[in-house]
Amino acid sequence: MTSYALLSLLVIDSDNQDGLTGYELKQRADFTLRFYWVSPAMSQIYTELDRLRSHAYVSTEEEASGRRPTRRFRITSAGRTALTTWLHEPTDDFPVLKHPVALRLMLGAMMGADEVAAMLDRYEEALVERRRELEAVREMLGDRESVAYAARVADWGLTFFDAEATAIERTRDSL
Amino acid sequence: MTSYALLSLLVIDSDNQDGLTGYELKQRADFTLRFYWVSPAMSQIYTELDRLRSHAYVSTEEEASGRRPTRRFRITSAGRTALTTWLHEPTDDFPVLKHPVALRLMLGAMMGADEVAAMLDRYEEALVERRRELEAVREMLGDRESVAYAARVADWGLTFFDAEATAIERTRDSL
DNA sequence: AGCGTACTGTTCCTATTCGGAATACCGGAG
DNA sequence: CTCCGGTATTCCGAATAGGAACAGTACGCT
Repeated sequence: MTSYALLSLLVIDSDNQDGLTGYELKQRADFTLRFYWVSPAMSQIYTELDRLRSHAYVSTEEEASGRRPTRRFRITSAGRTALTTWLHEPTDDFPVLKHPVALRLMLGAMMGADEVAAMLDRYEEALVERRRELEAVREMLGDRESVAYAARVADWGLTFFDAEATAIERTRDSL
Repeated sequence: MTSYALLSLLVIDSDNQDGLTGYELKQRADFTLRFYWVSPAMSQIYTELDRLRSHAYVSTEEEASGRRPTRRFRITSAGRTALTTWLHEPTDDFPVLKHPVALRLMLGAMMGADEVAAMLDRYEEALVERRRELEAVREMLGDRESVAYAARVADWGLTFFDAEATAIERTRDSL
C-alpha cells in the first residue's frame, strides 16, 4: 500500500520535470501524506523506491555532479498505468485508527478523573496544533481546480479533527 | 504498545478467574480493540504473551486436560503495576489514521467523478455496518458504572463514525 | 458407534512497516 | 577555512501484519 502512496506523491509532483529524491519524498510525506496515512520511515521510502524501480514504475536519474551519487525519481507511464489500475479496482479496505488516547481512556478507572482530564487537555492542545498545520495546507491549496481533490482530502481531515475536539468535549462533560 | 493493549484486555477481564487463551484474546480484540486500535495478528498476540510472561506481567496455567496443551493467561500484580505506570506517564503520541479512501480521493482526478462517487457510496455502506456493530457494543455496556470508561470510548468511536459520514456528505456535495 | 464439520488453540513463515542511527557530502555564515 | 545545519542514502534491529498449517475438541447426525 505504501508503494501506491509514494506513487501518488510522485504523480502529483509529475509536472515538475526533475523528479524527487528520496529525501524530498519524505518531506512531502511529512507535509501532507501524514494527515490521512502515515509518513513512511526513510528506510521504507528507499526500499519502496527500489521495488518500484524493479517494476519500472519509476525511473531514476543519477546526478553524479559532485562525488556523491544522488538519485531523482520520476513516475513512468507504466507507473501511471499501475496506479490507475489500482484506483479502478474497488477495495473494501476500511480506515485504521490507532488512538492512544482512547486506549488509555479505556482504563480511565485506573487513572483517576483528574489525570484523565489532564490527558484530554494535552491531547486537545496537540490537536489544535495539528489542525492549524492542516489548515495552513488547506489555505495553500485555495480553490484552484488543479488541486481540488487535495483540497477535499484536507477538508476531510479538518472534519476529523473537529470531531476529535467534539469527542474531547463530550468526554470531559461526562466525567 | 501492543503489549499494553493486550494487558488492558487482560485487566478488563481480570474479574474472571480463569484467564484467557490467546485465541480468546484475539476474539476480544476483534470485538472491541479494533475500534480504537487494531486487532493484532494471532502471531503477534502469542509473541507478546511470551514477552509479557518473560516479564512476569502475566501468569500462565497449563490445561493438560486432554492431550493438547492449552494455556490460559492472567495478569499478575506486577503486570498491573506496569500498566499503571504506563498510564501515569504522560505521552505525546498522536492518533494515527490510515485512510484508504482519502488516499484514493487524493487522486480523484485520475478516477473521474462517477467512480469517486461510487467509492464514497461503498465506503458509506461499510461505515453504516461498522457503526451498527459499535452501537451494539455500546448498548451492551449500558450505563453501568463499572464499564463507564469503555462506554466513553465507544461513544468516542461513534462520534468518529458520524464525522466520517459528514465528510462523505460534504465531499459528495463538492463534486 | 462412526463420521463430518465447525470451532478452538497454537505455531510457523514471510513480508511489510517502523524508528532512528550512522555516514557522508554540500553550502553558507562567521 | 571551519563549523554547522540541511541534504541524501544506507543500514540495522525490532515490531507489526496476515494467514497458512497443524492439531485437537465438541457436537449433531445417521
